[in-house]
Amino acid sequence: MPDNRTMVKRTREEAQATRESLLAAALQVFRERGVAHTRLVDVAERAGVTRGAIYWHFRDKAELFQAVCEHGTLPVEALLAEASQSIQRDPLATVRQLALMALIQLAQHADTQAMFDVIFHKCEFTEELAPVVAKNDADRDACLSRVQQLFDQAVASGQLPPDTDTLLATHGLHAYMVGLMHEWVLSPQSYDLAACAGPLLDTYLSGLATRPPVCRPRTI
Amino acid sequence: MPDNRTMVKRTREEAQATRESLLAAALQVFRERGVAHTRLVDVAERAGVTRGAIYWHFRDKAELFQAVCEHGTLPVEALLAEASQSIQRDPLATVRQLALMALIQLAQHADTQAMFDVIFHKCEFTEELAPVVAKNDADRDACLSRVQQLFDQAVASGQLPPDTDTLLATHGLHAYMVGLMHEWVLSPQSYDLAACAGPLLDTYLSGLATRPPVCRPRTI
DNA sequence: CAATTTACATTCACGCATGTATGCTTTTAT
DNA sequence: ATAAAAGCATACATGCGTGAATGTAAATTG
Repeated sequence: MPDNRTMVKRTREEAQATRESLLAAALQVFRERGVAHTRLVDVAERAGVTRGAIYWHFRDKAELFQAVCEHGTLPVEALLAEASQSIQRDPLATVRQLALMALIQLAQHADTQAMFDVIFHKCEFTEELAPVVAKNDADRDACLSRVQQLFDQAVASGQLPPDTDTLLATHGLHAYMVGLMHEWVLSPQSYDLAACAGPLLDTYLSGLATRPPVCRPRTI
Repeated sequence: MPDNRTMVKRTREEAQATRESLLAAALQVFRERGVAHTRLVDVAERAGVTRGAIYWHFRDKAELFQAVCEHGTLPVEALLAEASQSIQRDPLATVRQLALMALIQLAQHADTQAMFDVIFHKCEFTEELAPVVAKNDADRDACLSRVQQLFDQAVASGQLPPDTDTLLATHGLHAYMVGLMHEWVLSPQSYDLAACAGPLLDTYLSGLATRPPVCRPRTI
């Protein structure tokens, strides 16, 4: 068992392990104290090192936070690519599958729950976190435009009514997803997300089919 | 025109005006810099006073934030009481009216937008803001249980299917509302919330009527 | 096997935001 | 009118977190 105080230098793999444990420790401390109130010494101690290790692997707290975000985020692009190639003929089912996988991922992985808890409730999105915000916005816009494409296809194929405002429908679904995650991480015991995600999604999608949003409310 | 530097003491009404301007200034600076990164000197300067005025009216930053929240929040109880007494025979319409008023309020008042922007994106909910969190939770639970009562009435009166899981339906609607506000304040120009709030709500409520959430997915 | 680089630990100085103490002037109460 | 208190401004002390500088020993490299 190596002595961390005297035996300083580690091999490359050990250094990578140090980096990983720093990311995990940062996620925990961020969740407990909030990002802005987190002191780097707490992160270091949680990971069993000193601040020197943090300043070696990351420039400052902002870069550490950015690394935490990029490390733990669910692979949106992969999900999008996979879902869009799988069921080409049923765009609504594709959307459903996409959203369902995200919710299931959240329900089943503690790290994902911690990530979204930090992002939603333990973080201030200000100027110094601009790169993270920019990446989030880019991912969100890509996801939203892809979903809107799917909704357009659903309209074309008759799965959704012809007067559907697909932009509004997309914003609505996105809001629904964000709200479900936002609130569920606050009290995961309030209901079984993994079991209820499907029915919850079906309720909204059924609403899209029977009474789709149109900006000019139609006269019955 | 009184000199603020030499003439220190003000009348009671002037002191109240100072307090109000401090709340307004705090809301602005919170939105710009984030709550945790806000320096009290910035709030004071924005209000045209010094930190002494803040420490006279409030104990510390946490109490100032709490006052900002209680000052600007939409009167939930009043809305609930009003809506529950108005349309006793149409519980679904009552829920719709309740949610619609909240969205319209957000869409039309800049202060409300600032409040929710701070609450959702410029604030870390940690231990020191415990009283605010507690009050938020209490308000939310009260609102949720009231909405669930209305959904129960809707089931009893046949407006919703008999196998509706009203708890899930309530969580779903709440998530929808939270998500709509959470995302719309990020880019209010993305769509006209005041005009689209009704159709967006109707989509979800229609989904509730045609395919309500049930935790054990029913076998068609 | 030397030279260099890696991967941290340790130390230090600095700024900065906070909280408190105190002073000062005008209301307000009596 | 006089005492008391309200409503701030100013000054001060304090701690705390950061970032940079430096130290150091093991691990690579050639």
